[in-house]
Amino acid sequence: MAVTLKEVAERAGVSRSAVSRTFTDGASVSGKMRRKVEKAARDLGYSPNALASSLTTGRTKLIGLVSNNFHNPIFLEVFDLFTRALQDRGLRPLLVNLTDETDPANSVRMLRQYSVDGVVVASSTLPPGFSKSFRDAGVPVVHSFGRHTSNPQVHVVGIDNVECGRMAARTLIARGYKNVAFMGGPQDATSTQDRLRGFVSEMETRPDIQVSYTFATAYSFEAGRKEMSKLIASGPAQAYFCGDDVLSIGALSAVEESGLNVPDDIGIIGLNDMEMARWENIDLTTIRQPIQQIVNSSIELVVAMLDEPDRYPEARLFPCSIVERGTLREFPVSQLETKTG
Amino acid sequence: MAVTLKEVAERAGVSRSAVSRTFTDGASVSGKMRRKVEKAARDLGYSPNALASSLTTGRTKLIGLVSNNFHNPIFLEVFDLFTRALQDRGLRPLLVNLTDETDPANSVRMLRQYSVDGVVVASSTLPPGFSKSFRDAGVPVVHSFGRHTSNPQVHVVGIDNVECGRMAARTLIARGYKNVAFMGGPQDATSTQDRLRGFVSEMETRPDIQVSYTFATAYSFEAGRKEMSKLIASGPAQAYFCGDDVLSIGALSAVEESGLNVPDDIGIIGLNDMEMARWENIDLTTIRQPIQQIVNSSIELVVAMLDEPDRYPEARLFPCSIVERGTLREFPVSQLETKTG
DNA sequence: AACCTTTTTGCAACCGGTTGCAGTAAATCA
DNA sequence: TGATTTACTGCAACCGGTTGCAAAAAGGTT
Repeated sequence: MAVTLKEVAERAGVSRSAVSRTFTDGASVSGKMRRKVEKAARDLGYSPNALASSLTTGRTKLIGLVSNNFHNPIFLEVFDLFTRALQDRGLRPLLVNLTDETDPANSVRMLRQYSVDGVVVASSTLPPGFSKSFRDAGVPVVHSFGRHTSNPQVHVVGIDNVECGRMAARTLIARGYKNVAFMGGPQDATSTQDRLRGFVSEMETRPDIQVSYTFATAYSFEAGRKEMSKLIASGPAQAYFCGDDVLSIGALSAVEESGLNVPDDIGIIGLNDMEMARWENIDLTTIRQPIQQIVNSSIELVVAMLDEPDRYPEARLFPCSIVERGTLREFPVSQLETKTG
Repeated sequence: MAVTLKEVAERAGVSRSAVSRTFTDGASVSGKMRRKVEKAARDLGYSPNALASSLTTGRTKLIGLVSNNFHNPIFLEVFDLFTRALQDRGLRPLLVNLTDETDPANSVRMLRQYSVDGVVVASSTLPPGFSKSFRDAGVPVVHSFGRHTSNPQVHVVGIDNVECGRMAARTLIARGYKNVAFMGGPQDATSTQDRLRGFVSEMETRPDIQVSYTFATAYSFEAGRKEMSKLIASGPAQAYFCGDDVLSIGALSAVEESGLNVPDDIGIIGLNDMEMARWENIDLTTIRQPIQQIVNSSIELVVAMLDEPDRYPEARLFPCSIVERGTLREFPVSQLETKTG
């Protein structure tokens, strides 16, 4: 079916090497030869077989894009950014959906069978050990949105979730809330654990503030709504730091449904600053995670690893920032007076 | 780096063919041989190179998954379903993002270079000509969510958008609305055109009903919100058939913002029945598109084409159904009286 | 024009597997 | 037990390219 290099060579009346060289940049070919070959190739509609060449070059230009979150719209943004950034560099994403698959060994094996040049694990819930298995298998790997540990075994690009937890805590403290809570994502997600840790540790400086926490079953709207309904039924806190925006928006919908008001009765602060957070009828106060930068940096890193597979693991953490919108009450007058007095 | 078949053969003290055969099902190998080889393979951590074997078998088990909509959450559901269904069959999705790329020739060339076994174009906006270019290049292709034409050139799996337009029209008619409108997605999207056509043609049977239409710039929340704001400012219709749920939800947010009420002041009916449509605080009346069936059927079809590349093009259309929720007013009493009287 | 470089080119081996064919070993049959 | 099938196994060629090496061609010098 497909035209091969051999056929082009025959038609152009040259050797196969000559054809190969015209399609390999950096190879030594005379102008005359190049023109002859290109003409034959055009006539035949030839385009080189990337997989066959990968056999000798050792490069497939395939990058495994591994994720386990296909229910959080933020990941559609993430996939969009990843696929475009990869395409811009002539790389191709081989998508792996971990939803039905928890054993890293299977993903590792599969991606090795396809000789991917590298792997990007895009997940804020998987533990470092997951991406570690790729490294152990000799596959260059970058964990995007992953957990940063003190002794990183793999490259991590993302944010400091502990610091984000602290940032959320400081924000709620500054707004004068006296009874706050963390409504996290799934309890076993690394991001949940880290955000909780930061939140609680910052709150420890303020024994006058009552702190509690619960977990939603997933980073999804539904889970956020359900969890907040439960909380409202059992007497809610004044303000919640929700695990992410999706949970926050789910929570908002539960509050609205209950007849309570945001921010008067319940304050909410999210994390991510996804597109929807900006809508006027949502207007979510949140912590912005620079996903564009994280994605680009992840790809730069994985590309760098192609030439330097044993590159020393590093963590690239990007600062987050508060985006103040309408789901937290204003800075209270009483607090102002206390401070200035 | 990676262990090759040759090394396994040497360690097991057998020929390379023997090793190859133990990893090819259906091949003739004795139990003794199999055990010997498997042991050696296990010791060495061997797993066969899928790309090398594709060279002789002509099968890569790669399927190109091509889309141009990375801003509509419904496509996250679609990607989730596709990737899982493919993985279940031992196939791998090679993701192509068309956002920056309009020329089909480039996608075709790229996917041919990677010798994909087949391609699924997942888009409700691309014209049939797009997927046709894959067929012309000899690549098995299925267009999911695509336009069904009277003389199909490629396999199409999806819904009858014209009929959906009619269905929306009939629903609005039944509710007794006298001034209705279509707020479509981008004007050049095939789904927009077809839904409009069906809507208008059905409305033509009722000259007493006033009909108008406009288009949002994209299938996105933002676009829906903007368009509805404009419409409200210039005097809105009583009820809108929105191009899809995402537009509907955007529109809802604009209505809410304007102080008007749904469904009392403005009725809205969407299309897709995405997850969010079910939320209590959205509670969108919509036309359900059976995406799970569409995805599964698309994959069955593309798999069938692997063995039968010249299979005669067919259109597989799945019926849609109204999901009645809270964004259209109740069936009016006056109308009931008219009908029974 | 003879000689020395520098480019180009083709040969042939190789990348990691698969597979038709022929030969060998095992199994079945009389 | 010998003859005949049948089941395994290995050889060698091939899939579609790449690349080191040496020969050939082209370009430069004196």
